[in-house]
Amino acid sequence: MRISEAAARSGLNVDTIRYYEAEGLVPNVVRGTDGQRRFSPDNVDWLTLLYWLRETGMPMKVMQRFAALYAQGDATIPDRKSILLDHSRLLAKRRDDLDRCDEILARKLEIYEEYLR
Amino acid sequence: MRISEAAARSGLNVDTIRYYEAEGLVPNVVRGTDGQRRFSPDNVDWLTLLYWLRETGMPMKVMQRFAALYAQGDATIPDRKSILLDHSRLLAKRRDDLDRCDEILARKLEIYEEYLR
DNA sequence: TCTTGACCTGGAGTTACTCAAGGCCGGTAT
DNA sequence: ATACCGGCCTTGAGTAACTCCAGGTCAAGA
Repeated sequence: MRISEAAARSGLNVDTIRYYEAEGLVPNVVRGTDGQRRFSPDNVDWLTLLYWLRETGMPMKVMQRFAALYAQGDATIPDRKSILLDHSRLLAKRRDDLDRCDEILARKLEIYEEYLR
Repeated sequence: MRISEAAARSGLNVDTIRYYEAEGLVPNVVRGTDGQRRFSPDNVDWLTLLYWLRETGMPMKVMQRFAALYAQGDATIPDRKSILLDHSRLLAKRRDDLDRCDEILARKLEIYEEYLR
């Protein structure tokens, strides 16, 4: 499929996809005879993963490392696994942050209510 | 108190505090006779709020608006309230994102386990 | 044939910091 | 008294991760 469809499916925008590819975050993107990128379903799965990793705060350098490991084949699965596990721990920390922030917002809003009464 | 202590208490780093002040995000920061910033406990509370808003993804423009409203007095409390309520909804969305990402990671990790077996 | 739409590259612009250079000032050690 | 030191100051450059734009190519439809 073309880049616009890959963008629509993955959640990333077209510029970001091109940027990610240039930075080595997207392996195995082929070109048609017209020089345009063609995305396989696997490409789209990969982009979708990148979308969610980004959305939850993984830095590009880590994604870069992850993509490089992927390119080296199955022998790197333990390393990739530990990257994802690390990220999973980060998600837990983010959830705590959201809870903390919720508390603070609740306190502020309560104070506002008092003023408004 | 001095800027380094305000940084330690709020979670923001000193450069960020100076930057935020220059951008109008921090009202009522006074200077001592030596020209250095002096932070009151209220200043620190404000910075702490900014820290958590930033940490949970509020864009600077919104914080700017929030600070400007604050500077205009109690009449703007309803507006400020709605900014915080909007942000609270964003927190809920972020929590959903974290859950989605967790699922995706779990699936990937499961696949890795199969390879490793 | 002419135009339209989706794609391409290269480069500039944006956001939100973060770091570094160079300088001032108040307090301590000699 | 003076030399030094840490912490502060401003200004400006650098960075991350996009995002947008200009100018150009190409295939397909009217």
